[in-house]
This record gives sequence, structure tokens and C-alpha cells, in this order.
Amino acid sequence: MASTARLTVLSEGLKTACSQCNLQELCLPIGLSNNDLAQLDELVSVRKRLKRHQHLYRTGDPFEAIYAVRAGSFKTSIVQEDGREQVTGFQMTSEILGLDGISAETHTCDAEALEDSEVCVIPFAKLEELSRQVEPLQHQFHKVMSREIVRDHSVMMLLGSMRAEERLAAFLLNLSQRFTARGFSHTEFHLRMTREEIGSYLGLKLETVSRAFSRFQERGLISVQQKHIHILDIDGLHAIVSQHTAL
Amino acid sequence: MASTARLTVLSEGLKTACSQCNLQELCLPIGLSNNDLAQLDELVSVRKRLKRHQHLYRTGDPFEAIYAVRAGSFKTSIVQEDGREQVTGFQMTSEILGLDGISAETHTCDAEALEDSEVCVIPFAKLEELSRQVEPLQHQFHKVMSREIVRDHSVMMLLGSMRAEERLAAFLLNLSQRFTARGFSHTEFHLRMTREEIGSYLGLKLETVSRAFSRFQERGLISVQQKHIHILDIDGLHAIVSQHTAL
DNA sequence: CAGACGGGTTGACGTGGATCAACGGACCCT
DNA sequence: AGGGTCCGTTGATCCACGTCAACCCGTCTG
Repeated sequence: MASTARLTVLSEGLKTACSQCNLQELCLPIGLSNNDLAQLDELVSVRKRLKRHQHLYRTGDPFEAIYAVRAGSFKTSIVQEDGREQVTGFQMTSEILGLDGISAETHTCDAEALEDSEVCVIPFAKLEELSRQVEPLQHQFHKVMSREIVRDHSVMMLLGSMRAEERLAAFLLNLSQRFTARGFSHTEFHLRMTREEIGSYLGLKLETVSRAFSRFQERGLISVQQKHIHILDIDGLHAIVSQHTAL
Repeated sequence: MASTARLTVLSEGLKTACSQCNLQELCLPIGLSNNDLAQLDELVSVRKRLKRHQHLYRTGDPFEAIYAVRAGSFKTSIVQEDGREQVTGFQMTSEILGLDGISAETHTCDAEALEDSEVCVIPFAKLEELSRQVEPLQHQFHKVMSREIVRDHSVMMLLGSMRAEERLAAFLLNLSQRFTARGFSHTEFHLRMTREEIGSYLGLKLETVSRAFSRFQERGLISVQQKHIHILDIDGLHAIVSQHTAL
């Protein structure tokens, strides 16, 4: 089976343990006791490395595992017959990939590394088995899935009712907040994705994204240099997001 | 507690049983043995009736249960501070409501009945408990959540990359398919929601929705009379959805 | 070092859908 | 039956964003 072969090629028998991982409090194991963590360690024994632009899985691949981003970042996207691409999300460390595959036992989107990255492979059958025994794990997993649903709803709101600048401001604030949660600066960061990918995610064309960046810069809200973003006025960005209120 | 009081008022001690329900094969119990079904029967013992425009839950309500639509239909929506509303979904019989609440133990959207309706109340703590014992139930529940994620992704694609007529055609085809699955005509049905609600869901204004309906009618694709829809050329609708390919 | 290529910016212009406004029919209430 | 309200339709106008196109810069390659 293709995916097994690929897995074999890429997996490195890296010794990992959730119990040792510094992403513990953000990732699947939140709230597990040391005892429970030890059980999870056995489950999550394989990691997988991917180079930039390499796919973790593709639409149609059989679903066997979900993945936690250990390092690097990913995008997920739906590609239509015609080749048009809709980015459905960007994932950074500790975030979970692959939940879409559970329903049809087949992945329904593509997941691609935006930079050299590493994921923890969580075999799904085993996760279900363990979560029947470990209640906090079960509950945590349900929360992770639910959080994904809530996130998708807020993207729907963004796409359905915000204008270009509002979308981009909301996007920057969301990134900022996620970087903060990971201990990075919330005012300065590096975009891992292109203007086109941002545009696809936000339902805009790359030119519109680029222009919005420029306008934010003119107004002193941010400074942009290619992929490097520096947020100068975070309240100003918040004001833009909630301004469609004011109209 | 407000929601408990409301529950008391509305719940009718109706004898229900998943094992007797004709929605079995569409709903949570798919694939359960008779034995397992009996256990589910005990869990899902309360139903709740709602009149048109009544809310099943609102943003901020404590999360205690998920719901299966037994009769009627609902919309879920996010309401922003400014009062702007984004409809995130329409639910018909056998579909599950409330999954958004798991992550924060608080509902993150409003669920409102579009007509007089009835839901089965599934206390979540008990569902988790039972699904630790009944593997097929656990798996089925995970599939339900995953399906919601997949559905949300396709709405994101719709909002992010389709034009007005494509969105509406996709919407009609989706309804048609869901009606079919429930044994109704797939060419003739009654819309339960207003043009404004459709518009909110599709990221369009009601005038645009109305105009698109009119244009479909002019072209002989459908006939519309207020909320009554008759699909005359289902292939024509499919062609519209996939046409943004052709461009 | 030239040349190609991918990513980003910016300008000029066109258009799909929003906005504003008027109107008509269906359904509600008393 | 009458009057109000909600909902849907349609027309006229406007504008945010898409489209097309030129150009810049950094990087890779032979």
C-alpha cells in the first residue's frame, strides 16, 4: 500500500514521548495524569519528517492515523477537479491534522508542509482503543474535534461577512494569538505561506492581500517586509475587525 | 439554572427509543447491534419540542447535551456583538446539533427551530460514558464529528471560491441530496428558511439570492414559488456548480 | 555572469454583487 | 374583512474586489 511504503521511507524511529514533550499543554495530552501519559507514549511512538512542499497525506489516501505537528507548519486544502485550490487551514506546532479522514475512512483534503516539519503519528484505531480506557484522553480528544468545528465556524463567518481588510486583520490577529500561546512574540513573526495561500484561505486574490498589507503599512498598523510581519498597533487591527459593526 | 428550567418546561416524557426510530440508519446509531441499541435507548430518554423561532440553545449556554433532530429543522448561527448574523448550517431530521459546545463546555452558536420541531436530548457525559463501553457507538460518534468538519470545509470552499449562482446551485443540490436520503422527492421540496437566511449561509445578500432564483427560473433550471422549489434540470444545476472549472 | 523563475508590489480598468429604494403578495392579528 | 408586518421581487446605481499587466527583487542554475 502506497501510504505504508511512504511511511516506512519517512519515519525515523525517533524516540519521542508525550510525557517529555514541551508541547504537552497545548496538544492532545492536556490534563492527563503522568500515568495516563505513559500509556499515550506507547501509542505515539512514530514520528515522521517532511520537507517543505511534501505532502503528509492527500485526498483519497486511506485514513489510518491523525497527526500532531511537532515542528514546522502545514496547510490543508481541498483541490477541485479543475485544479482550483481552497486552503482550509494552516496548522502550527501542537495542532492536530487529519480529523477530516475519520468520517469516510479516507482523507478529504491535502496536507502539505509549508517548511521542513515533523509530526507525531497517532494511529487512530489505537487512539480509540486507549480513549475507551482513559476517560480524560477521550474527553480531550472530543474537545480537539469540537475546537476544529468552532474554528471552522469562525472562518465561515470571516468568509461570509467580512470585507478584505477585516479578513486580513482577523487573520493576523489569529496568528499573533497562536504564536503567543507557543511562547513567541505576538508582534513579530514570519509568515510561512505565500500571499496566494493566504488569499485562498481568506477567499481573496493575492493582489488584494498584497494591497491590504500595503495599506496596513501606510497607516502604521504593521510593517511588512516580504514574509516578515511586525505588528505595530494591535488595537488598530482589532478595531478593523470589529469595524463592520460600526457601519 | 435557566437552561434547566427551560428544559423542564419543554420536555415531554415521550417514550422514545432509538431502537424503534425510523431515522436509525441516518442518525447516531448507524451500525449498532440490537444489544447496543438497547443501551442507547436508556441514554436518549428525553425529547424536547420546540415551536418555530424557539431556541434550542444560545451562545454562552452551558453545554450539557447534544441533540438529534427528530422532526422539523433548525438553523445554527453565530451572532456578533453588532447583531450581524452568520448562519453556519441548516439541520434536518437525524442530524446532530450542539457539537460546537464540547470544546469550551459552552455553546458557541445559537440553534433555532425553523418550524415546529422535536429533538432527542443526548446527555453528553452519558454519551461519553457509554461510548467507552460500546466501541461501535464510539466510532460512530467520531464519524459524526468528522463529517461535520468535512461539511464545514466544503462550505469554506463554497464561500471562498464560488460565485453567487454557483453557491446557490450547490446549496440546492445539497438540499436535494439530503431530502432524497430521507425518502423525500429530490426534485420538489419546501424551503424552511428565508432568503435572508440562505443569503447569510451563502455569504450573499437576500437580493442576490432572490435574483439568482429568478435567473435559474428564467433558464428553466427550476421553478420557484416563494418557498416551494421544483428542480427541473438537475444536470443543469450540476453544470453550474462545476462551471467555474470551465472558465 | 546571464537568464530564468517564483514571489511580491503596484497601477489601470472592468464587473459581480452590495446598496438603496419601491412595490406587491402572503400571512398574521383583532 | 381590514390593516399591519414580514417576505420576496425587481430596478438603478455604486463600489470593492477581481482581472490584466508591468515590473521588481531574491534565488537558483548552468
